[in-house]
Amino acid sequence: MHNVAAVFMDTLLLRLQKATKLPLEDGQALCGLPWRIEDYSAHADIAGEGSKPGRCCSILEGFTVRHTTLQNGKRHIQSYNVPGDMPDLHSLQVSTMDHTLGALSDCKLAFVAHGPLRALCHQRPHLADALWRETLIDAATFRTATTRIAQLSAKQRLAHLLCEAEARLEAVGRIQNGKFNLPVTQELLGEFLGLSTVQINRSIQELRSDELLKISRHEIHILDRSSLRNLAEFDPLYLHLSH
Amino acid sequence: MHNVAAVFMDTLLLRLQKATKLPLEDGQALCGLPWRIEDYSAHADIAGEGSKPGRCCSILEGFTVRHTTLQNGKRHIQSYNVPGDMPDLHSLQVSTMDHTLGALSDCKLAFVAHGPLRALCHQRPHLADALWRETLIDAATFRTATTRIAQLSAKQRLAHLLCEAEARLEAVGRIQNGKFNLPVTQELLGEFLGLSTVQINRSIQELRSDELLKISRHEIHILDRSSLRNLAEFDPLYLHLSH
DNA sequence: CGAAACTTTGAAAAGGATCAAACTTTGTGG
DNA sequence: CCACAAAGTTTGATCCTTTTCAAAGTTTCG
Repeated sequence: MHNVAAVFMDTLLLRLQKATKLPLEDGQALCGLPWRIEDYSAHADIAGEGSKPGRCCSILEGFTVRHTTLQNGKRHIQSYNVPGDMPDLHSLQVSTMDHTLGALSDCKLAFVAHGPLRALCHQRPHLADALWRETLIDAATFRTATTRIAQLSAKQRLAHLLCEAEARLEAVGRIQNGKFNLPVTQELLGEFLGLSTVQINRSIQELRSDELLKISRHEIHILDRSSLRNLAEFDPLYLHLSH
Repeated sequence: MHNVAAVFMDTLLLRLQKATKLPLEDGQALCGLPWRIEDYSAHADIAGEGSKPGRCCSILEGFTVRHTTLQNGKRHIQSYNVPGDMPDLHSLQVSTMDHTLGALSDCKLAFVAHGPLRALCHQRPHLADALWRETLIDAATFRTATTRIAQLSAKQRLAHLLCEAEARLEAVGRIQNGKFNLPVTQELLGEFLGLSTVQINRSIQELRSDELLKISRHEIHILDRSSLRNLAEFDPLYLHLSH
């Protein structure tokens, strides 16, 4: 299982080395940990609310979501993660899950136990810094999500989300000719943005008729990025994609 | 300036040692850093959006807020911090501020330069873990804020915020007989919860007439905590107040 | 091919925003 | 210590965005 390193190079290491200037040896040491690759099917739970996982994962392929369910049965999706992310890295320091981590699409995940990862972080402070930084960028994304939901109109919220997804996927080489895959239904977008499915649908139609983007089942094609970003008041600073 | 330690014991160290089981020596080493105490007046900026601060702070007394301003001039408050918090600890790993940190009330803050703090974290991995954990709890608070805004009614949002404030202030000994001080105007609550001032006012009145709480200018008295928590669907798990 | 999942449409209802004005509290200078 | 201006709260009326409900299309996939 130790030769996972080659797969990582395309995703996690790409990010850590580009954005965080992680020394090569630290990256190699991280890859040298006993990772274990597992496949999860879409909609499967990876770590449930209230559980205390003993390991955390990095996404090799696919998307994950964090969500909670309210008393009225409605689900809120708090965030999503893309290849190269470590969506439950926080469990290294905060033992109990306060939300559920699930697979949005079919996923290929690489798991490592907390013990060896923590030991390596203690041994290599620059690796700890890089991973800490990753969790802080996640945090900045949550903060921005509060502003998105609190202050933007339905159409703007959707546009903002799509601008963010494009920027995050571009950073991990998942954009081809301005198109990218996002395995979401309109219901799911609603659960993420705090909007009804109907309103998502109407917002999509507006963005389409504005000729800002094309959306066909799971494929998104942004036609006019700068207008879309302008509409959404999207500024990628909070993603801290460059150091 | 080095004898700040005694003041810290009541706030930051209380939290780090209780919640994170931080070894005593690590706490002492943290206190031994060259902290510098500064007073900020209400509404003053501590670190502006786009800046690259070279230090970070711990709140000794008072409250801070993080906020951004939208194109229409509306301000969104993304989060607030209470005594014992380190509201810009993230700047240790993410250099550019993607929001503005400001003083909500008059504040007494203790600053330490990034250099010595980072060096100490590298030297004492358990301290790094404890501080990393603090930033992750902040992150959990942001995540929960997205759910609060996306899924709860105006009245519920306000109730949820007040439940959270009570729990956070209780953890740092700022509750007396169920009462606590929160230096907020109704306009500010609106900026935080994504609601108009009018709606905040009406929600307060509902909570008052339900006899769930009393609010008089800056003092909040929760009369029926369990009913309030129930109304708001508030579960303090995400604050991770105990390990 | 057919069932299930998802998208689209229309109409009505609700929650909250906005606008405008009156009222109350707070803090400051005389 | 009072007066007064500024800041903050409260109220009422109207408007608007989004939700809800219901049903008809459309796509996907076994």
